[in-house]
Amino acid sequence: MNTQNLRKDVHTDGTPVVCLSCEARHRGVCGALTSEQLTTLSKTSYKHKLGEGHELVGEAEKVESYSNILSGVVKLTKTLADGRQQIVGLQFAPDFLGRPFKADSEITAQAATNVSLCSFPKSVIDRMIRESPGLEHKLLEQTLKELDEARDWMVTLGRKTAAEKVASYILMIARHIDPEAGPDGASATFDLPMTRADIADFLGLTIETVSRQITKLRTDGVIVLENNRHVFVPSVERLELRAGS
Amino acid sequence: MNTQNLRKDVHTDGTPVVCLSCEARHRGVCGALTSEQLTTLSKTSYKHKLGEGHELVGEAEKVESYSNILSGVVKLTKTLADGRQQIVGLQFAPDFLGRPFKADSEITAQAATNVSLCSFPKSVIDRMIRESPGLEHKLLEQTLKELDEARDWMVTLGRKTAAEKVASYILMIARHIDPEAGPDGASATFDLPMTRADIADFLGLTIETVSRQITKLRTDGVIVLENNRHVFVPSVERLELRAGS
DNA sequence: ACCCGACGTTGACGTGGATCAAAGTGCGTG
DNA sequence: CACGCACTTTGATCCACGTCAACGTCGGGT
Repeated sequence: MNTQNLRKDVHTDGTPVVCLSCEARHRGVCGALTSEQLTTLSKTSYKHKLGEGHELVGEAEKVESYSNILSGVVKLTKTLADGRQQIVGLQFAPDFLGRPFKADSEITAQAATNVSLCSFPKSVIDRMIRESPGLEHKLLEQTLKELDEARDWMVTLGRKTAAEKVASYILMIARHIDPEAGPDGASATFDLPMTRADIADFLGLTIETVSRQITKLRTDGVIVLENNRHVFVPSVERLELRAGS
Repeated sequence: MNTQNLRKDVHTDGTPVVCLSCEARHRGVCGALTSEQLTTLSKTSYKHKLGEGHELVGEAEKVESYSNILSGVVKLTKTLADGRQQIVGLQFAPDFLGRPFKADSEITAQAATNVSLCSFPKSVIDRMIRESPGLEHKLLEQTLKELDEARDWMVTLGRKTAAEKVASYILMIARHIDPEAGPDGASATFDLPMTRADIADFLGLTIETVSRQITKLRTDGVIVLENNRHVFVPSVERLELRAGS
């Protein structure tokens, strides 16, 4: 992580701002900590913001910190030698970011939108994991959730058509960002957190194909667009049909 | 899990055979247990064998046991409503099999080859996980490893050509089954543990395309085949070039 | 207001892999 | 051995998606 890119939020006396808000998030790791550990953490953690496109974890670079995502979306990408790219994961608040027990990763993490993070040094968290079984349990749960999501996407990548892929993507975003739009027949409104290029990299398609499929969903009345980003889904159920179950 | 399909190995007096061999495997969960816990486990665990194609965990069925894989290969598949299938994971001995903290799964586990397992009831392991942090740590490590593998395959599924996919698959099998064939320039010999249909489901291709690409690798001298299953790779390095890094 | 560059859309065309069809190949069984 | 069956290979054709190219749209800076 290139800390020079980061703007640290500190109090006027220079002490870092502790990310107490994490405590309230059921999937953030802080919730599993004792108040004593939280105090320890507060001395080393800091909150910061990143603009869209900023890189969090360079490829093959040493990961020197872990973070909770407070807001925004982070994309995890892998790149082949010749430049072909695939997004292998999306992390939303309040996900935990960082790979325990492994100093480096072949994965690049980038801010897909503006992102605010609460970061801690790797060493502190690694020690707390060893001391606190609850924390490890939380990590296991998030990792299992990420594994489930990855496997769902493997089906999408391997076996769905371009039309189904794009519908699946919009559906997934709808469920993440507008989760209370309700099931079956209800509508949903939200902003796509990614560019067409990112969506293409996520779905294993080209920009043009993504654009054409979005156009098709629009002309078929499955979605209504304003700015290329803002989406209104009149009937989530109808979108689900397009996603190929 | 349909226990009626399973042949339990029991001693002549009827007590089940405990899978003590797990203890020696670094990735099997038993290694993380105390001898006391192992004794407890021995009262409920049993070893059994499954023929190729047997289903271990039915889709949306309750998972009632966990298992260590003692030998063979297990495939995890997901199926869309219209029958399209995607293999989302392969587990080799001594991997752990079973999804903690979740009673059901949308994943089907099937024996890809003949498989022998050491199974325990879900309740026993779930309790031991709560008591023993070391066990949870082992689970976290395996889950992280599976996540890494899943993400590697997402790149393959989304961004590689059919030729690269097949080469990547053969390379992965070579590394799993003949790991001591050595790096760079060395040769490898092994049996493909799956049918062409399985390989196609794993790579998001059709049987015909898999067959054609294997033929191409053969005529190009990258691999040498005897029985459709037995593969000799004269130069692993040359195969790596075909896998598209 | 103007330009500019990034992003998105649309069209024409080519191709990689799917589909449909048929012919091997190996193996267990009567 | 002949048969049947499952698996694999090979060939011919088709089409979904990639590629290449042009144009449209939006937002920010001067």
